[in-house]
Amino acid sequence: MRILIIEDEPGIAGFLKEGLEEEYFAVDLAYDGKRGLDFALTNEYDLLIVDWMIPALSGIEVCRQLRKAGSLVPILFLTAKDTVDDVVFGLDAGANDYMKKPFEFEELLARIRVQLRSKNSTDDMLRAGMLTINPATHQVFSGEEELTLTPKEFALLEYLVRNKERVCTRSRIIEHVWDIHFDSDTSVIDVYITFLRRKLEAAGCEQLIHTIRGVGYIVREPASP
Amino acid sequence: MRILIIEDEPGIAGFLKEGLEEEYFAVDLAYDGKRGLDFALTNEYDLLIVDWMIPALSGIEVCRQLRKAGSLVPILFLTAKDTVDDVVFGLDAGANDYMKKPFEFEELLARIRVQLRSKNSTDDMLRAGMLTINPATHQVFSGEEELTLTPKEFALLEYLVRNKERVCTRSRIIEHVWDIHFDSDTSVIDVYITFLRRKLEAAGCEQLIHTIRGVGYIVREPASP
DNA sequence: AGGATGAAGCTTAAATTTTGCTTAAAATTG
DNA sequence: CAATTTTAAGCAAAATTTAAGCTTCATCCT
Repeated sequence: MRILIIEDEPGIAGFLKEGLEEEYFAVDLAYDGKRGLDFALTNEYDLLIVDWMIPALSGIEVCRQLRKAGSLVPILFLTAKDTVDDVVFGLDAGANDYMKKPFEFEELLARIRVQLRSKNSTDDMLRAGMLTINPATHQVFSGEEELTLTPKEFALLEYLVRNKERVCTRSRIIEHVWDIHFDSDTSVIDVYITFLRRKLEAAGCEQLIHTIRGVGYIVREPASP
Repeated sequence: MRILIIEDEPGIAGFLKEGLEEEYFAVDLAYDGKRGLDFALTNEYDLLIVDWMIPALSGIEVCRQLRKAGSLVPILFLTAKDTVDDVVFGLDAGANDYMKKPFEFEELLARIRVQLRSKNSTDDMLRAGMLTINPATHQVFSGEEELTLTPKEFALLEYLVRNKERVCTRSRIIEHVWDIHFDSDTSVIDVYITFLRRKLEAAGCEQLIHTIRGVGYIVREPASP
């Protein structure tokens, strides 16, 4: 899980980075709003931690611009401000949560877990049609039958099912599953889609992964809503 | 948007229900955890507001059981407790946010909006008439029905809707959608306008794209009833 | 006024290009 | 060495573009 921290106070920034890396997050640091926005726009993060009062571009403005650019990344605000108006303002600007300094690291961790839960829910299974995925144990079931997938196959299927009913573009897939951050004309995705479809079909799980030509793929629940 | 409040103190419950209904939410009330869980399991809510200390079944337990049953509904906790451990405990049990009593109604509203944002994320959607375009996922809906557009069709529609109520000249369209920067006497635009109109009409979305003879096209909101 | 005329736009079908699927073989990993 | 991952190439299908005939609209002329 990749986290970007945008914070100018070296003390807090360092403390956060160290603490989060101990929890096995991959942490990037930006010391002002402008650079932070650049980072956020050019990389795919799973969470942003943003201070309100930072040089070059305020936290609020970073948040607004990201939302305007269509980013849905969870944003957690840190701030010394504490009037209700400030909180409301920050949340309405596109933030997902809000913590007042000074804060307890344990509570920050809990709130980070909430934001990442939909992505990384180890408690819950992922489901789509007759498919059940247990991210904690790396097991996949089609009904009662267990599928044996290679690590890449599993990662791709997990990513698609986490984003079920939403289109996953080829570039997003390449970034999240293969961790490639530049364009390249590879056809690995196609090949792995073929692998997955073949194994799913063999287990009786058909028509789960649909192609969106020119864009990417989408996992759809077979039953209509 | 439907909200379920699980809260036993009649004062707070009434105050919340009244305030939220003023904001046009449909609010249900349950006075204990057991009945609250029943309500939540048998109806579809967009958000739950749950007090920690309620009779019959604690808020935490309601939350746990809902998550166990596979529900993903956002849950916002209310509580008088305020130690960090309690907060961490509540969030880890499956809550999405956490507010300490007493709280400001404005802040509660802001936090509710955050939880509902992903559902009705009007933020990043383009709209025109009954049409909704999500540029992030490359999806287009006419009401509830999803249209399947090719990449060029999508790009053209997106451009027109972004500029709705404004005339888009042929040369601008060719520049923006086809990236052609010199004049050429092609009739691709006409062809794609035909494609779009046909698909829109098939989805019940008529008279959206109008021709401005000798100039180009315009998307106009149909007069509302 | 009303038909003739030409330009602009619409529609359709066919030609061309792009994209995705599949397979097999090569490279990498452990 | 065996399993996994990646590359590459041929084929098929879909998307895009071109081209041609048809329709509509505005204007001009009788």
